[in-house]
Amino acid sequence: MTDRKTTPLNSRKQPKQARSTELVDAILTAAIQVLAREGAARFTTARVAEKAGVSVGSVYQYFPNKAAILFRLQSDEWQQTTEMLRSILQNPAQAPLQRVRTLVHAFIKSECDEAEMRVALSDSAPLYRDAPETQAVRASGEDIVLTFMREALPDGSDSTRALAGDLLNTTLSAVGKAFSSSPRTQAEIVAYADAMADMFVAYLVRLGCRQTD
Amino acid sequence: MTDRKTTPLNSRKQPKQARSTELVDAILTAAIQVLAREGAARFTTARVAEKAGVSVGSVYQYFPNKAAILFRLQSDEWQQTTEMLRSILQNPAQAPLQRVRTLVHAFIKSECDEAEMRVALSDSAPLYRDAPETQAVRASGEDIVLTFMREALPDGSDSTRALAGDLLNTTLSAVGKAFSSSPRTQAEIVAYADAMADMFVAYLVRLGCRQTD
DNA sequence: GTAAAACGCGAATAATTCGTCGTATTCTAA
DNA sequence: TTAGAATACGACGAATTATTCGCGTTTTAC
Repeated sequence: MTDRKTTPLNSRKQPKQARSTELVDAILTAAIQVLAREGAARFTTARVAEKAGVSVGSVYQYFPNKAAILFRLQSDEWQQTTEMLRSILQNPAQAPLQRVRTLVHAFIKSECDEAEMRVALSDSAPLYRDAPETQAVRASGEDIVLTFMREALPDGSDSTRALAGDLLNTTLSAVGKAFSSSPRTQAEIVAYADAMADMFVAYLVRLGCRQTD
Repeated sequence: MTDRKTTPLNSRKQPKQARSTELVDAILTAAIQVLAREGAARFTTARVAEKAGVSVGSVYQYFPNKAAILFRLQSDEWQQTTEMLRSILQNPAQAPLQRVRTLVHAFIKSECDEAEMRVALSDSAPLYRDAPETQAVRASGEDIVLTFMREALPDGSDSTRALAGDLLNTTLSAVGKAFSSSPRTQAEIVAYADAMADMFVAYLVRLGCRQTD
């Protein structure tokens, strides 16, 4: 019901020469700027092309449609976030609960950086949300969290761990999104992240997480 | 930077005769249906008018623009949610922590009801988000939560209470939104709500909430 | 050097949309 | 009954936008 037309696939053709690679980079860079400065509603292929110093036709050689550009941007964001998740949650130098604290702070901070762009990107989510490619990227993050949960909750069942992990995942990203929408001072951000970390820690402890390493 | 034009005000003129009142009702009912069935992208004044069995011109007599219709819908939702918040959090028959559990379940359930409409409504948030009227409605919910926090955390400072309340508020609505986006079974919903309630309770207990009434 | 492939262009197209305005109809009050 | 206010209509103007297509240019491979 939500997706009207069979959304075309992910990308159109790959740049093979150096100049076309640069062109695609220029498009993506320009897309970020347009998104951040103009907002989702004014994000148009024409504007992106102009900002990139490129013609509209060229844009359509490497992206099948407007949504593909936005999906690409979101995809890149997700990849960075996933990498951050992994590096923090799998860091053996910290106790599990400390990793959670680190993660919350890092995540909230990253959401508040480039806030305008992130808001605009999630504003335009309806354009790519229903695409099948979208689902795939989500999954990898869940795996990482589940792995972490196995370490943090050695006594729980896998379903408990999955639920708790899903809850943390969802809460973190949902709150992060809500948080980037309304700008706050650095101090507020830290205080808020602390509170959220406290909440997660309290929950995990109650589920039987060992408190030291 | 986000709002380009000085967004026109809230409403245009009030219906004075019976037929115009019915007309406005028809518009709002139709708007809900269009939003739920067609999604935010296909929500147009023409479609709403057609569904309502009314002409476009009539729509514009009582709503200054498309955004105003959507704002009205969102406004009504918020009012209902606020009322639910109040009735649950101020219920003296339950212990505070139990009220939190009740609230989480009720809220998640209400978010999952009419999920399509809610998703579409938040998809169209960019159209009314920057309007000054939007801020006002938010505030009343925060007051209720803060009042509850004073009762639940008698030993905390007001800033601690405000922070915790804000965290609960944000988490609840953000997660609720994320949750209505991807449909789940009734059992999953209950399990998830339980987990979220557990998380809140664990956090509040750790902040010094008394556990019994 | 040259043919073919890759690249890049941007005017033109086709569709959609918001919101207005002049006119027609219905209601109210006296 | 009737004047005027309120209400309703829907065709239309103006603007915006996504995407295509034919053609000229540059690079690559041989």
